[in-house]
Amino acid sequence: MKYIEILIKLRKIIRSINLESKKIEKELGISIPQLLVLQYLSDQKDYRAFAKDIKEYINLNASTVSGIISRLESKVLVAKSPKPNDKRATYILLTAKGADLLYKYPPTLQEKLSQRLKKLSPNQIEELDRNIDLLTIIMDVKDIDAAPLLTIKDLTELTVKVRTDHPQ
Amino acid sequence: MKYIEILIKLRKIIRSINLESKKIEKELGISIPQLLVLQYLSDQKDYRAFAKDIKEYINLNASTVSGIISRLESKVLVAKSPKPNDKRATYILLTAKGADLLYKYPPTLQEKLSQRLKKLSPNQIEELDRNIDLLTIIMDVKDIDAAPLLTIKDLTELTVKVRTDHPQ
DNA sequence: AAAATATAGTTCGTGTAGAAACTATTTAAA
DNA sequence: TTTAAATAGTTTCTACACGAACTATATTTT
Repeated sequence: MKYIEILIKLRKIIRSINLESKKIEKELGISIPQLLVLQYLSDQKDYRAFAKDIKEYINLNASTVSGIISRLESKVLVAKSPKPNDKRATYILLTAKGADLLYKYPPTLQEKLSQRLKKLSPNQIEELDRNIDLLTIIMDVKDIDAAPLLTIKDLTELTVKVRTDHPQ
Repeated sequence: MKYIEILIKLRKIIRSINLESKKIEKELGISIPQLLVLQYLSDQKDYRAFAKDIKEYINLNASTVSGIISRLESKVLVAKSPKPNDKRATYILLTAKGADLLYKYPPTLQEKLSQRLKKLSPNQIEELDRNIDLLTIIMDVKDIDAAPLLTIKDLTELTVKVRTDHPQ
């Protein structure tokens, strides 16, 4: 298995997700990243959070999140309100319209993958999950760079850790 | 395992790849998608191909490929030449400068993942590859849409197929 | 041969996505 | 307390990525 092969396969997967995103965007008017933000907000206390938290949750650059939020804001799905004692920070809060959208549509979206996953055996799901995590570890360039040379032992331990973290 | 979880994990992986891409872009002046195109051309007879072939290989939209090629063209890493008997088609060909770049740098890039993969056992690699393919199948919205309801049997057969296609 | 369709590419508009540079504010250090 | 450093966000620039609409050829149908 070559680097290029893995790369292309992963790109294909993400391409599929993006295509799905575009499709949803046409149907609902919002993209998956935007939906992820709404979903995150709906799980938070008072349905609000700081851009910083969102950034950390979806693991994106501050500027990217900034763009996503302003697009959501222009659709009135989220709103901004300043934090009382810190003029730097701004709450991003879910609007009723945003909650509406979330309430009406996501089941369709959510259940799509779930249905496909249900067709797999528990063993297959466990294996899939474990390997996604393994990929995360292998591909996580930043972490690898932080500890330049992972030994076989390290990687195996990580694998075992992941494995035991997600028992079937 | 929830939809959102898988989505976010996959997004993280791709984010890592993109970060790697940006890093390479700064170092070499070209991105991973651009590099994939060069690499593909270097594998072709006479080091040339049509945009259409490239499109199919990297699995991207025609307009995306068009953009990548014009960026490569402006860096004189590829050039265009019309196909004799079909004025619609244009050969994209690797330039000497493009071959140079490919010859000098990619080992560094290629070996990065290879080294990490070498740390895995053959069994782990086989399992990883199989699960990436499984993900491709699960995520490939288009194919799923074409045959709306895959049965458990279908999916299992696909899994088995993938499994036997890549024996350890 | 003329009309319809298919193929190859490009252009345009929009949405991610990141780095770098920046503003503004807050906190820590001197 | 003044300076330095950290934090929160935004803006600008570039690249990727898509669909839709478009141009220009080729091929197929009628």
